[in-house]
Amino acid sequence: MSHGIAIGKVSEGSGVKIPTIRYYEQIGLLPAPPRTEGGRRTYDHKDIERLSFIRHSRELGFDIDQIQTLLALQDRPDQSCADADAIAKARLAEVARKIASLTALQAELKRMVEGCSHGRVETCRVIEILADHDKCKHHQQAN
Amino acid sequence: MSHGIAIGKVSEGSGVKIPTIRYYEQIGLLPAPPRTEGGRRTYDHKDIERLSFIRHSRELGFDIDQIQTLLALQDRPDQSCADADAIAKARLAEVARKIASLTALQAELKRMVEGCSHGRVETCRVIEILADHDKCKHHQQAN
DNA sequence: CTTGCTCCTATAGCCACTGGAGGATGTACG
DNA sequence: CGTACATCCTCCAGTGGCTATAGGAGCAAG
Repeated sequence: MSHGIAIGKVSEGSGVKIPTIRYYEQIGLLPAPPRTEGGRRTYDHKDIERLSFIRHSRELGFDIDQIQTLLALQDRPDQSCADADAIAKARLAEVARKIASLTALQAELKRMVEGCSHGRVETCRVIEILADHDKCKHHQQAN
Repeated sequence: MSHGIAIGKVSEGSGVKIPTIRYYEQIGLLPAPPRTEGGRRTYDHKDIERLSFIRHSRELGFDIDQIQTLLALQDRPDQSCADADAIAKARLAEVARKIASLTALQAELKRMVEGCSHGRVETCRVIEILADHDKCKHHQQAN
């Protein structure tokens, strides 16, 4: 008879950790659910779906603001999906940039590691390259 | 006559922002420099080199702890560079993992965007895929 | 009724900075 | 010598997206 899923089950079902669920409620990403008399949160299946959506979006690297927009779009199925498309495209471009940046990084790290003579620091290419930026091509970000 | 480079010049010379230099001093990554009578920090060329080293290391994605170790190694040129090598190799592996993860992400985002019918949200593949994780392969991280 | 699990709030910490307020110092010029 | 202005100082708060801890309360099974 009891409808109302406890936060632990919701966490299991969605793959989002309990403190994270509460955090999402706090920042307004997830609506505050009704409570039991004792003050415990009671969710339903829609909430699990919403959290799964959020988790998957986070895994794809969308930030909270973008997820807010995506969730809002999901709730209005008769609207144009141009916004969702734009957000996904922006993220795709971002990912492509990051891959390019990391690939350049990888090349530099490889040169460092392969050039290491495994001797003393004095002749170590790792330290050398770190010390002198001119010994490598310029690049932007890491991560 | 005045030796002692002001923080602004050091910032220019190293490419590290002024507040970041002070932050590095605070966390012990950069030694606290002598001060003028008025209390201003006075640096020398070694400091600029050290900060360039730090900046370059950060660009390569090493964290502060790793940079501490790398800096310590740089100061002792007669030691084995095995530690530096290990740190660089670890970072290289990390970067490779991240590239793989991002490439998987890219594929999923591409499928999303390319599948988008540019119609209404109802039939939007972007939203659909986000909502239903089973419609895509499993993966781990983002960024 | 008691054990033990789940849940609650509130607060602080993580990383590596970044920015602002509000004031002191150093310098170039008239 | 006075003043305008650039540069610097400290302290503190904020960023994003959580994660962890302390100290307690609720709830179901045995």
